[in-house]
Amino acid sequence: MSESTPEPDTKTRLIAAMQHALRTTGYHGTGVTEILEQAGAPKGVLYHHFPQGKAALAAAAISHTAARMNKEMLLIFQSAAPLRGLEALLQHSIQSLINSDFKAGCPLASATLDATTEPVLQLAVKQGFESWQITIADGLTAMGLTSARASLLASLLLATYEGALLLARAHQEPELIEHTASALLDFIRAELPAQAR
Amino acid sequence: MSESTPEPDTKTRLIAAMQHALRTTGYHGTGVTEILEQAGAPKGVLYHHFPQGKAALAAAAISHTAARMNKEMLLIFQSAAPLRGLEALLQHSIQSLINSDFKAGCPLASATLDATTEPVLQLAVKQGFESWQITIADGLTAMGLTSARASLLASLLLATYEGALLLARAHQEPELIEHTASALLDFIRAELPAQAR
DNA sequence: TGCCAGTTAGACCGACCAGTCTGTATAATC
DNA sequence: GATTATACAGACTGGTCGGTCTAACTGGCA
Repeated sequence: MSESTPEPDTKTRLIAAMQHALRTTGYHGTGVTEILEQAGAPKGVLYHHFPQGKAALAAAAISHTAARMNKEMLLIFQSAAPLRGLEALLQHSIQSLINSDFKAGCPLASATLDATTEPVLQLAVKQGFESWQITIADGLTAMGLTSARASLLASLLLATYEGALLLARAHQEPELIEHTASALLDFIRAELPAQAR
Repeated sequence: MSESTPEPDTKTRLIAAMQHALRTTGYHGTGVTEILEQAGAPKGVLYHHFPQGKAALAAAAISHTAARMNKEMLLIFQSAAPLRGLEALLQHSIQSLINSDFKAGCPLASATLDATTEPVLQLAVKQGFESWQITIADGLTAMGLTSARASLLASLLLATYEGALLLARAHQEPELIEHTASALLDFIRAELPAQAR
């Protein structure tokens, strides 16, 4: 039979398994053996594709996640109602948190706090957050805010997003968090020129 | 001679060492041996004071931190200008982050993402965050907001605080974050009755 | 002085960690 | 068919992990 969903290659499966690990049990909380089991790969494969080992795989996983998220946001800001798009994106993140039984959050946040001794990882996280911040700031600028104000509100949005996901995870109770983020978007909406809201 | 700063007892030193570990390298990122070295205690002591081991010590460390922070906030809301007090508290947190060379963040946030497999710890974190949220919400209510709105803004403040600390750590650059949190406080200030601002 | 609970002390243990090593299968090039 | 580069495979290693165990020390009390 023809494969409807072709099996992703080993490297991709490794990255996916590491993404899942970072989102759930964290960098130090997950052993490479566990990741290899989930990817269905033996040990040698990891060090073939990532000679620098666990840290390099984790950095790749983070860069992938960051890039995917960034692409989604770029699309959102090209749409007619970007703020609604952002709200939907947040809802989506929270929904995936709920679906995972409050186990899977943001891999960048996790790596920030968990893999502090791995410079390669910290760099990947930093670049990821920066790309998000720039995308949001550019988007808000295009909607009519000054670039300084847009940059500030982009950081505020990002901080609230990450903090809200973190609190939702700790509380295992998403509703308050959804309202929280919406409240922030309301604040921002009030600053926009009427036609951009 | 009389001791000007009496040496804290072993249990206290253990808790302090674990607090530091959680703030810097995280739960799984720090071995018990390392913590014991920092506390200047041999291994048996840990399992004497905390028969449940590492997780129980971490839970105690989190509860201590949460209680101390909560007490500070209660004082702030008894003062004349609570919002300024909160701003100062945030500045203080960021300053301690800077002083630690961006290595020491919030132990509750760290434990939320890092120690997901330890129910005792997750409970301690949840209770800590809840106590903070209630303290802030009660404070804002006393300043003239409806309790529903106060509760929402308290969650928003908390989320932004945690997210801002996280981003500051990732970026290793605090200024934008300080402005960020101030911007949120401005939003909240605008909702308060004039005499409470 | 003898006793005893509370505490300190660190040698020790099996499990697991990330990473290395040697070897095999596959696929492209000549 | 021979050669070579790429990818897969897993046994193995030294070190570290959290935790256990037994022994020694300490101060209060009789």
